[in-house]
Amino acid sequence: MGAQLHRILRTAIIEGDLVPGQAISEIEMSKRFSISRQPVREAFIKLGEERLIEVLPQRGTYVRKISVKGVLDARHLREIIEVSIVREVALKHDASLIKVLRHLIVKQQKTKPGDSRSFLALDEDLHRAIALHAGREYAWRVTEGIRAQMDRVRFLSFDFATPTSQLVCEHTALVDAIESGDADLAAQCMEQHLRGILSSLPLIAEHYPEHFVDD
Amino acid sequence: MGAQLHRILRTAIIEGDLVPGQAISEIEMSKRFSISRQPVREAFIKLGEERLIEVLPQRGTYVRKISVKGVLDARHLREIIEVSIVREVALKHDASLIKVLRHLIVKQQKTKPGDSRSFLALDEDLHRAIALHAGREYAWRVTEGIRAQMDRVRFLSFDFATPTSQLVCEHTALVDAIESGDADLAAQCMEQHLRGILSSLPLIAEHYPEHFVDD
DNA sequence: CCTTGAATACTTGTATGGTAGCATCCAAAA
DNA sequence: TTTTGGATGCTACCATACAAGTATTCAAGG
Repeated sequence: MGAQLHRILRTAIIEGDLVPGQAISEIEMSKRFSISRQPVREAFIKLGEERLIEVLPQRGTYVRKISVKGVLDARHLREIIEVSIVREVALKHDASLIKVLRHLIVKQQKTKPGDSRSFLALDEDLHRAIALHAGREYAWRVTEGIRAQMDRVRFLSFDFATPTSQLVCEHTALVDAIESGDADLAAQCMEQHLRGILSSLPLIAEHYPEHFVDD
Repeated sequence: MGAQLHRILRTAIIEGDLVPGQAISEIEMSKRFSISRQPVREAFIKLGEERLIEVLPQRGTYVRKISVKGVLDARHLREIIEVSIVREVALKHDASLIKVLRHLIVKQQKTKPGDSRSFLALDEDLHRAIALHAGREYAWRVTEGIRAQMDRVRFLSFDFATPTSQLVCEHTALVDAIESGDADLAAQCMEQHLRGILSSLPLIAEHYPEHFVDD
């Protein structure tokens, strides 16, 4: 129950169904899902660890507002990790991985223009496939919280952000670089790709000021 | 209460007072600390997230055995992050940081041979000072779980591990490199330093087989 | 002697009652 | 008009009781 609710609330926050700053009490959630307060409380603890909500003792629990600095820090760290990983992968010359990645890109091309959830899932699939192929499950697990912070912005910014066709191009270039075995080029592709994802962050923060905390 | 107990148990596990594989029930801990099961339970959740314990529903809770592969993965990721950070710091040429770091090294030299806790704390102080000076608080926070995994081995291996005098030398070389502004050299120093820390891991795993899980 | 099965003693998970602390509102006094 | 004090309602937090599931034990039967 608690774990289940944790996943539900987590995606609800990331996808923006629970807006930043919104108050969410244990009682409210326990009523909404017809369970007791205890599982709710335990879900809140996990969400607090992930910095998706903020629990203020005896005062209330709130969906955390997005921090521009925090998101940029997260992106920076993700860049460090995934660039390092893609360097390893480029040197392995594994044809089976290339095949999987190209298949994912095809599926990305097939997604309908409005279906952002599907595209983001396929985007994550591609990055995960690379990481796991490098044997970096541990690193991938660590990036979970990082991706959560970034995804909050991405779900908020589909109308402003880079069109998916552009992202597909970047993925293609990335896979090409991996296939060619050029680690430097692959690293450069990954770097540009990850930086471009949040290119619209300033606009978003300006357009939804109430969703962000200024720091 | 719950947060307090979490810190207590966390250090107890890292320092080896709670041995890997040991069963620790909610009731046992609630009696030992004279509190109810609920705060204990919430502390367990956090420890489970950090992979320091494993909660098996309706079966029991156990201190996680150390995974050699897991520790090496953690070290690898820490290397990626801290090497990147020390590169930034080396390019900043900040005299005040150098002063702080040298002061920490002096304090490290003054620690008594047997006082491993104090030395490890000062070791962490130095690494944290570098990270925070680079403005990488986010990255430092992410490495908390990583350091926990590594520290479990370090606390287990004081008799076998690299002598502290050697570590002090490595720290000195690292700070020298930072002061000289040579990012490549600083990165190399950090890399060697972090790899050396766990040089005795194979011996430890062989000497305490019951503390480790074979993977 | 070996196998099987039920009773028992554990475990974690959930539900609920009560407590302490904070914020708000509103009236009374300066 | 402004300030202050207290009552009220809210919150997260802790304690306790109950439920559900697992592992063990031990005795009965083949």
